[in-house]
Amino acid sequence: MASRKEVAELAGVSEATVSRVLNGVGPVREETRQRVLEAARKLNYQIHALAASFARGRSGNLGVVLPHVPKVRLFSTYYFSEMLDGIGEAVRERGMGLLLLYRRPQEPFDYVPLFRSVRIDACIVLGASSLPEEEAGIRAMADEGLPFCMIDHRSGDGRASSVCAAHEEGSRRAVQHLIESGYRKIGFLNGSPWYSPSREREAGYMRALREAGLAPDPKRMFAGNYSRTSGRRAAEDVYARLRDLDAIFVANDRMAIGLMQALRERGVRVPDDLAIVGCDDSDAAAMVDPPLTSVRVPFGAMGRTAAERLLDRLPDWRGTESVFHETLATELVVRESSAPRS
Amino acid sequence: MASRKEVAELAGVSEATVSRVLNGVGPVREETRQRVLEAARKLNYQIHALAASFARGRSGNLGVVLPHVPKVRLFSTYYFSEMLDGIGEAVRERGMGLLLLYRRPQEPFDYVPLFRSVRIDACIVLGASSLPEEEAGIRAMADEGLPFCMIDHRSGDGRASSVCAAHEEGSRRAVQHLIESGYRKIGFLNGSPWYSPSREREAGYMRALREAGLAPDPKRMFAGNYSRTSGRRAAEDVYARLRDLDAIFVANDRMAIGLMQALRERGVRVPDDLAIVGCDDSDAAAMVDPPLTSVRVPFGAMGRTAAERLLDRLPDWRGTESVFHETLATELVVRESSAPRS
DNA sequence: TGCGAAAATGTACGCGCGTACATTACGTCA
DNA sequence: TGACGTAATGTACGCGCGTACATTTTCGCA
Repeated sequence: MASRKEVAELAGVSEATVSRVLNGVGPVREETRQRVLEAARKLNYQIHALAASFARGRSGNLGVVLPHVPKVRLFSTYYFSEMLDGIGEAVRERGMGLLLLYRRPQEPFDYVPLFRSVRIDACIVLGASSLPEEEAGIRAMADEGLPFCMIDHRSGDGRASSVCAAHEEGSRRAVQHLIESGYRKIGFLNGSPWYSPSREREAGYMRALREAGLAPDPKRMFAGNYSRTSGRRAAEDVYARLRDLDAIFVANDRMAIGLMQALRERGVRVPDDLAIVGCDDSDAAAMVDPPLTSVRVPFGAMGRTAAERLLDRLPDWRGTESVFHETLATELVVRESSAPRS
Repeated sequence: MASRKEVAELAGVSEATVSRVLNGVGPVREETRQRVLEAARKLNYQIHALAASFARGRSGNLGVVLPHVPKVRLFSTYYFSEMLDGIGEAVRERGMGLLLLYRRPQEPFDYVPLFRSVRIDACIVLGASSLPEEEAGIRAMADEGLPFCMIDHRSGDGRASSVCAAHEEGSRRAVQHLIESGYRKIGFLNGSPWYSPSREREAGYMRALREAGLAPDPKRMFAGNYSRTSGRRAAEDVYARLRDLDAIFVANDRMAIGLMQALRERGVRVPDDLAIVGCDDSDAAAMVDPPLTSVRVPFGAMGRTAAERLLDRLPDWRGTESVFHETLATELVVRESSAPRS
């Protein structure tokens, strides 16, 4: 491997000049620039990224922390893949690296050492909940004023930056859509309230009912944990209450699909006996029968936005002062599972 | 941030001893060890990972390169998520980092500079094809004897390590299962032949027919590109040939599901009019109606295996000599889409 | 032609660590 | 008690780069 010194010698300049040319800093005569580039090319010189990072004192990596759930699938792979895609684009455009870090959900996670050890320059947290164990790690980052951002989660700690989706509005639209389609006895199957989107969806559901002059009814509220299995389990309760229901809004597609399957096994027809609307518009929504009406969430754009905001502010990050919050719009995708009531 | 020097002073030892304790190398008196650890704890000392990597001349990162496909979804998110999970586990156990790198499919990709610039110590390539543009990058790595491994792809270049799945055997089993279930006119919808699993699945399909004394028939062979859309498109051809078919084996679940949907729209019943078996056993297979019989591929284990082999051999990697190949078993998961012929 | 400012380049050092090698402390056995 | 081998620790340096600062060159203008 050619060294910077060799390049300097071949080009007849000092190492500093080579460095300047390669980093595009400082004034350099065009002719010199060409000579250096030519020499570097000839020697097949590759900058030692590690040494460069070390000298700069920054790793050049954005850390992305996501929950690792071996068996139970509370999150769809779709969810994270889309966000990672968006983050990946933004990261690459800025010539940085994307360090993937897994954490165990519902357990404390030490984010701060990742910064102190200069493994990452900034951090994006995916799939976070409001559980105390998880919030603790977030708070620790906030205490240090470190550059990080949570996606799709509004932390109790206002010092945590976030990029979220308009779940409340999306849910309101979804339920409004059901009402406009002739449904009146609309239930709600929510996921764990430890996740902020759950609470927002419930608020949207409530608001839509209120706006339509419909009374919320505790008998129409069901609880799951975002897994398909929990949707199947909820089917039992839903089935028992079927005469109090003509539609149900479900907090994600996985549960909606599990619910739909289990209900079908009991002879319930969708949407004739019960209309269903899900959330996420994951690719599975279009695969099931009937295709599932769902609230689309721009996961990719959310990832991209979070990474962009974070990395663009990084050079002059001023701790808590630099905190940002952004909310991206959701969109209702209407399919057959919520066809107008006949 | 506390420095190594401060720790050394507080513990009353030299920096070298601190280093030895923290890295667990060389002989250190137990009492000294405790004093150093105590001092480090007291000062909240964090090793500067970047500096350590620099001094060692190794980044401590495993690069994982995967195709970035903005719109078209040739790969299911399931595919990569599972593999990343497995890789992530192995990487964490070894105290290394996982650097995620996106590449554009069907375009040349420069792997070698990632090594030369010491951004990564080893590399795993996901979703690779045999297209010349893609093979070129792989060959370049092999030429240098670099430590890398491809997952689920058998490269033309034997110097490329690989961890694959027994697709041929899995496919053979799938088709054999169809035959045992009473089907005789069995078609095959394959994905792009540029992917080695496609070729293996075709071989397995052929072998099962041959073993059962059935003649392959070009009229029963169909082509897609692994996307759900291509499955839908293939439905047209399949529908036209329906009287020559009573079952069809499809090279992945996405196409199988697209095909199933489009056929259903034309009034074809599964499995009564046409049985279907897919590949991958992605989570969607269990979500569709009827649930899809599919060949399970141990993506997670494949990721883990690749990372383990690679990282464990890394300390004394001897170029092409160290190349390895592994094939993990597949398993047929029978569901209703291939119920015995009535 | 001379001069001053800006442009261009060179010199020199530190970033924080791992580790080869030198040195010292310790324990054993004759 | 002295010599010797090994355990334990200290000293010193280099890894390859970015960059502050010193130095030289260039060029416009009087």
